[in-house]
Amino acid sequence: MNTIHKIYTTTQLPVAFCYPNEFFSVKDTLECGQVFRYYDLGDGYYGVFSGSHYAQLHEEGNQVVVQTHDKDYFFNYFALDVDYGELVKNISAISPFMREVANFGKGIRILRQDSFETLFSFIISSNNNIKRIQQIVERLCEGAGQQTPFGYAFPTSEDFDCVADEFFSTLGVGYRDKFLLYAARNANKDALEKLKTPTPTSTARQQLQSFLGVGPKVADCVLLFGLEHGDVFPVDTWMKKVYHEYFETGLPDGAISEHFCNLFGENAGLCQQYLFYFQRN
DNA sequence: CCCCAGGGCCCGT
DNA sequence: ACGGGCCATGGG
Repeated sequence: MNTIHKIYTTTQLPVAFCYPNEFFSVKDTLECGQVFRYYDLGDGYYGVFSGSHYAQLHEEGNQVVVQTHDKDYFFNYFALDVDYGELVKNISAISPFMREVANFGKGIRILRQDSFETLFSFIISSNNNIKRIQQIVERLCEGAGQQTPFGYAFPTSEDFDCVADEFFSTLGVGYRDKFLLYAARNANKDALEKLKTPTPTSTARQQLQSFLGVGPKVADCVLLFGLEHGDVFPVDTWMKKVYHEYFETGLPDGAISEHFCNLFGENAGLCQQYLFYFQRN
């Protein structure tokens, strides 16, 4: 455990709740590429989630133990009101292959993350790898976010108002600096929140793609992880491999997402996460 | 030197 | 509308 970990885990937080781990793997849920600000402690994890919400998680026996002062927030954040057993059953009925894939990744839960943070995080994610995305997001928080007892919060719109344009060129994000600058100057959380249901997914996607650096894939990730639109299928390089290895091979890349959306319907996003996890492992 | 990473932009057809 | 070149950066 390094120094940073010691600092942020010294305080014993109250156990907010426990939850069966059959359909809630802490490791798989945090490491499947939907969230970037978590830290592996060896026998658990901690993180500053969705702005400035701090929690520590570990598994004991067949239970996930969540320690935080933000009990209600994290019950919703981990979508613990959703019956993933039922979702896995439904997805398993699609095909023998999807049964295998869903069972392999059944510990994954799709998080209800902050829309503002998700937008910036996935602008950074394009043509990038998860390790470097994490490092860049961390630098963004250290440089513009508020300091809290448990680490730096993700910057708010007001925090971005206080940094110079040139700040975004100091993050090591390469050509994405101008995308982040545009989002910092034009995005606001209230407008993003209005893109949740009942706004149709297609309308919300169109709005998101008006941001620089936000194309179909990044928009789908924001819709799925930050705006609770489950009927999307983000297509990245991994999903192209999945399509050509395990499904048909006739469609151009641009048509793969719609193909899988038609196949998987309202649970397309979860199917995509299961396939992503399956392909990467 | 190469290729790849949770892609998107911009330009030609 | 579509396809290909290009784009910063770091790791393998």
